[in-house]
Amino acid sequence: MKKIEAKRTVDLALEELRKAILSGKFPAGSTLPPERKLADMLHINRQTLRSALARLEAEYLVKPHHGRGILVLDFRTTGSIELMSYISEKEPLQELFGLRRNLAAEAAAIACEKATVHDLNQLRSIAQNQSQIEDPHDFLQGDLNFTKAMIDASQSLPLRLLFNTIERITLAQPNLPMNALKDRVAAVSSYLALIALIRHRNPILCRKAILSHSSLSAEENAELHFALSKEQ
Amino acid sequence: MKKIEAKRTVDLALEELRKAILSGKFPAGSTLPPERKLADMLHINRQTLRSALARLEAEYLVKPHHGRGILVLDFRTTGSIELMSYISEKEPLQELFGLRRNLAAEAAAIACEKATVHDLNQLRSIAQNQSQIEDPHDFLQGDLNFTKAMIDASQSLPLRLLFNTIERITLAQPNLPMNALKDRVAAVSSYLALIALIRHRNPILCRKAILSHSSLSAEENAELHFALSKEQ
DNA sequence: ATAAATTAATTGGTCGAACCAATATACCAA
DNA sequence: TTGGTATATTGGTTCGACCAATTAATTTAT
Repeated sequence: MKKIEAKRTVDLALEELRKAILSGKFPAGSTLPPERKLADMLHINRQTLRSALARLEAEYLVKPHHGRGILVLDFRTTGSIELMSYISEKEPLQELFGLRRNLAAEAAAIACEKATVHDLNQLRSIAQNQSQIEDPHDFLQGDLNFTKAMIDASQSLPLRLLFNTIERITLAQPNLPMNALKDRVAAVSSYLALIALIRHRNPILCRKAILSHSSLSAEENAELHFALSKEQ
Repeated sequence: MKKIEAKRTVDLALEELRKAILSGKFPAGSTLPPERKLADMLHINRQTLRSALARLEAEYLVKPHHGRGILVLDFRTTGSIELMSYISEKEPLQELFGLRRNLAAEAAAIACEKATVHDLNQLRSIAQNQSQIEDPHDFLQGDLNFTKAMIDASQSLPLRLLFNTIERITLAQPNLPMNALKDRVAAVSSYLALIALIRHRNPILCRKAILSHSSLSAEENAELHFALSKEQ
């Protein structure tokens, strides 16, 4: 059972304002109502409103101008990727998950150079866990953890930070795609394949295995099975 | 000449706090000094401090707990990709630019399906501009604009938002790598090659041309030159 | 009558103080 | 030792005032 925490009024105001901006109720290029008036409209104090506005500014949704007003920005041209947390349309989400795959491929490729024994054991541990999980949400989290472990093995700060963001976005979705558990056998075997490929330091096949834009050639397939045969 | 704008005290406080956290002066897992004390330390009002704290919270650097204090988070495990704006070490930046290439490749591939005549003209216009620019910084901006135009052609919101962030990070760097202008001829011809490949709707070659993990085969090279020959 | 200067009104930025609410600590009693 | 109670600490919210940048309105000088 997830603990329900009472939200602060600043969070409620933040959500309402963000929703109004993303929906176009406050159109890009216009200015928000003056702070004093907006605070009255939301029935909150001006200082509390200003805390919410500070966060909207951090998300590049608004830009205040002293004496002139608070400009509503066009989130499509200035917004940060974190905004995807508040977007639940099918197509953008699929494109985002495509990005996540790219991220994993990049991480796996770099991990081929840098992965230590400890990193590999971590990956094996997660893969084994995944083979026993029944709850779909736990399986999704395990899948995220596997990618996270590959990124940690790559020791790349940008990859890790971007993954943090994408993980947040994923978990913020109200209707998560839980189809991964159905193909659990395939998923787990692909984990093992990746571990083997990283251990054999083969970044090119790592990328292909994750992206699979083109299926593997007979030669590549043989190489993969050779690597796999070394894993017990 | 870039206009220098006087910063708000909230921005100064924000920068100081962020720097202190990223440098480990406020270690992850510890709590910040109480708001009242911290405000005194920074010689600012508590409300102004709280606006800065609201932004730090949006960046996932701190998490306040009512009655307990403000927890300093481990930015490596929770931070957002936007944090890269404040990191200037060589290796992470190179990895980030690698990500930017991946992003461009993904955009080009999707653009192959969706690009309109207008999109292609936009790309051609930017490519031609680039061939005449002398200032290195303008050339970098033009290069960013070319990628941006490909992303717009892909009509992908996540790609666009992520690009917004990466562009901000790039332009926030104090010592930008300005080596692109030296290979301008090569850069411009690669623009033209991409335009041709998008026009011929060849996503696979688009990816290869941008990523160039493996050089093109003789067959692929012929295909590319055929596509190029159709552009005047 | 027009243009420049001045004044007033609007609006974001900062400040100070007070009080509420959640948590942690110290203390006391059973 | 345990359990509860009072107290202190700390973040959350509110009110009111004033500062500072900008714009609009008014006045003044030419």
